Amino acid sequence: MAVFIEQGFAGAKVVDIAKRAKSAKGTVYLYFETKEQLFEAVVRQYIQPTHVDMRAMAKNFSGSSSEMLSMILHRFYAEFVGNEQRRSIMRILISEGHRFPELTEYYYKEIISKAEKMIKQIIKRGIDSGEFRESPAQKIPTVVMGPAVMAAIWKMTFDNASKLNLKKFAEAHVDMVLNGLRA
Amino acid sequence: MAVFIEQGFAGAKVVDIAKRAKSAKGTVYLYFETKEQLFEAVVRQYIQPTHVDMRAMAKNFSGSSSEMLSMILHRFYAEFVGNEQRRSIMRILISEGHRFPELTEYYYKEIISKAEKMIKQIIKRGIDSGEFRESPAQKIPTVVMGPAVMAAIWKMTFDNASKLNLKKFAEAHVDMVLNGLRA
Amino acid sequence: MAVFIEQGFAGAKVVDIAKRAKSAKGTVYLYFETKEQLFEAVVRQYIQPTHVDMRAMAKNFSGSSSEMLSMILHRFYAEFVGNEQRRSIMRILISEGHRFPELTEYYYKEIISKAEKMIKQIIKRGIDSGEFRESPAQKIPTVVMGPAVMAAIWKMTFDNASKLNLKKFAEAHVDMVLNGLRA
Amino acid sequence: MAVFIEQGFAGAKVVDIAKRAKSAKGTVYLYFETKEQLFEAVVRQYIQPTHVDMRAMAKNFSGSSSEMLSMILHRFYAEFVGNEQRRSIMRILISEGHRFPELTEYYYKEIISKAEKMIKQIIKRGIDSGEFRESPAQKIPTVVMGPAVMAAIWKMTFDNASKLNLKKFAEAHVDMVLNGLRA
DNA sequence: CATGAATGAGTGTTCATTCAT
DNA sequence: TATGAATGAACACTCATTCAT
Repeated sequence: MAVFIEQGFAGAKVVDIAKRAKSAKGTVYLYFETKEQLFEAVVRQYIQPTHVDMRAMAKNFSGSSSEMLSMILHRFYAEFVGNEQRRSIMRILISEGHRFPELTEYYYKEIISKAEKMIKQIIKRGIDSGEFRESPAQKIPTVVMGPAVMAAIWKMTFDNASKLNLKKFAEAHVDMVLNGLRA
Repeated sequence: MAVFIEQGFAGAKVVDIAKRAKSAKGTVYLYFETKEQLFEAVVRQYIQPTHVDMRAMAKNFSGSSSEMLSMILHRFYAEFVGNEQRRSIMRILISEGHRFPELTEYYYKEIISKAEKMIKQIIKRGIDSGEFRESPAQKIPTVVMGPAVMAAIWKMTFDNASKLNLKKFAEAHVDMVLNGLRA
Repeated sequence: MAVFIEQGFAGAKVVDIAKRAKSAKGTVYLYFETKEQLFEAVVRQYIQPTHVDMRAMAKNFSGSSSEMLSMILHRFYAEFVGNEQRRSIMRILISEGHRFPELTEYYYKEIISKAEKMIKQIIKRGIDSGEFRESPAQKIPTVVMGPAVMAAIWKMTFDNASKLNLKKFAEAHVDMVLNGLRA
Repeated sequence: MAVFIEQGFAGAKVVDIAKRAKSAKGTVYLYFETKEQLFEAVVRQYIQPTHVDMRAMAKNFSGSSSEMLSMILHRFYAEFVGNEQRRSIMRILISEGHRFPELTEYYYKEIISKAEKMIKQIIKRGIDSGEFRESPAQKIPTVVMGPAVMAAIWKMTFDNASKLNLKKFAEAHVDMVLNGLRA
């Protein structure tokens, strides 16, 4: 994965991948028929672990919905946006997604759709408790995540041009979202 | 550009680029020394036209700041997020930015930093008129744009997995942002 | 010619040749059908002027045959071995002769065979006058020139490795040849 | 080597070299990084074996110095001038020496300088025994070799125009040199 | 006559993939 | 099961040659 992240799919050489895995070029082909399949398998493996944490934490929360949403978002920043490896997977999906549609579908199903559901539930919980107003965001929870996703991309792409302070960004994001949803 | 967008930098063949331009391989090398330079030149050219429109429209606006921000955002969706070519440039920068750092710097300077300034000014205008509250978003205007950027990426990456309705998304975005900033 | 000498036939670019001639690439093709023909013509032109001087001087000499041979050889060193351009033509013939057999034939006919005849005549003159002994060199006059030709090649090839002092070399050569032929 | 000799450095195609070696294009690049390096390695390999024979024979000679010089020169004709491969290496060095200066230096050090030393020693031996006179050739032994080198070049370059009889040439050469050095 | 933009055949080099060991 | 030498398709880039201006 490290090699794919650094070099992209086309730029990654099978020999280098093999070396990084402390084995020989030929050995790779015992386990994967082509570089494409290797890529798919490797990326898939790195996608799986992601969602589990986020889901677990969504249960059994007893505070207000604002607190819950705030917490979820901060967690997302800490574990996803702030994690270079996970950001990199996103970049790889953006870059190579065209060639590997099943991969993006998988990522959507395993990660994004679950995050969407979670946000949706929290918003619903907030509306039910009178804490949040009715808003189009209920149906399109992705808007709520938007700035975080943008931050992840920013870190990988424009950070050289203009450093993004993740802590302050997260605070501004949460501030805006909570005020935006508040009843 | 079309070829680079479809195939990425590594995947794009110089012959194909030449054919698309209705000329021969060798002709490309009359104008660009290497594929890298061709790429830079082509991408740079596609970046330039973008910002002008957005900036012009920021002047001479007489309505409320909410209306102004709403309009700006909707414009952004119409002209940027909804425009496949411009989205594609973003994807290319995300994918190949590593290799071409001057390109992302250029993009930041020409496009993003200007958008940031514009948003900042509108928020300030709103605060000055008592329409918007003081909020961390003043200093980090990018959060305001976040969902739109995410939508652009979504369109290129996850639209197959789950179609994003740009109109409704934009509405949800504007709704949340305006409520989030309101005094 | 300069370009062919510096770069060899394959390495010489037609554009560069044209530039050196202060004209444009296309112009070359008004006068020569191919690079090969250009090469032949150019080399041929540089061959012609050479022999005339040497021949003229062979006539009307009134000294001893030793003096005459000595003079001829020193002339050869001065005008041929010591002249970078003429040396270079030799190198080019050695390098590219395979490809251009008519060229080497021409060179042989115009330059070498005449030099051979001249040497032969001097040796005969010396034998007739009792100055030189009968020797196989009469029939193979080229042995007499040998060291000079070698010096020419040395200058172009091994001079970096070990500088050859042309004056002393010529003296040693003449000394050996005159003693070798003396009756 | 065969391909380089036939086509020169620029004209030799890596594919052809590979084919001649009964392997595939790519295989060449397992052992040599570039065509240049391949060339250097190949030529170097062909240079090495040469000098050993000549040197060995220089020891333990009991005849006169004339006989010794005669023998050495005839050997040189038999093993060097008469050997197409060794001649070819010389031609290649003359042709491509410019590009590969280390190669000509190597050739000088391994072959020529050793031949020079040998000739010098024989001349000294002859002078010491009163067989040879003092002459500038002592300091510039290369003049003694000159005709042989010329013959080698002739064979490769002008033999089509005028066949050179190596046996007679060698005899004329030895005859002239021995008489030229004799006391 | 002169030009130089356009062409595309040709070549060095890379790298995914195979396979004998 | 693991290796890495061998392969050759593929591609960036060059340059002799053409031809419209």
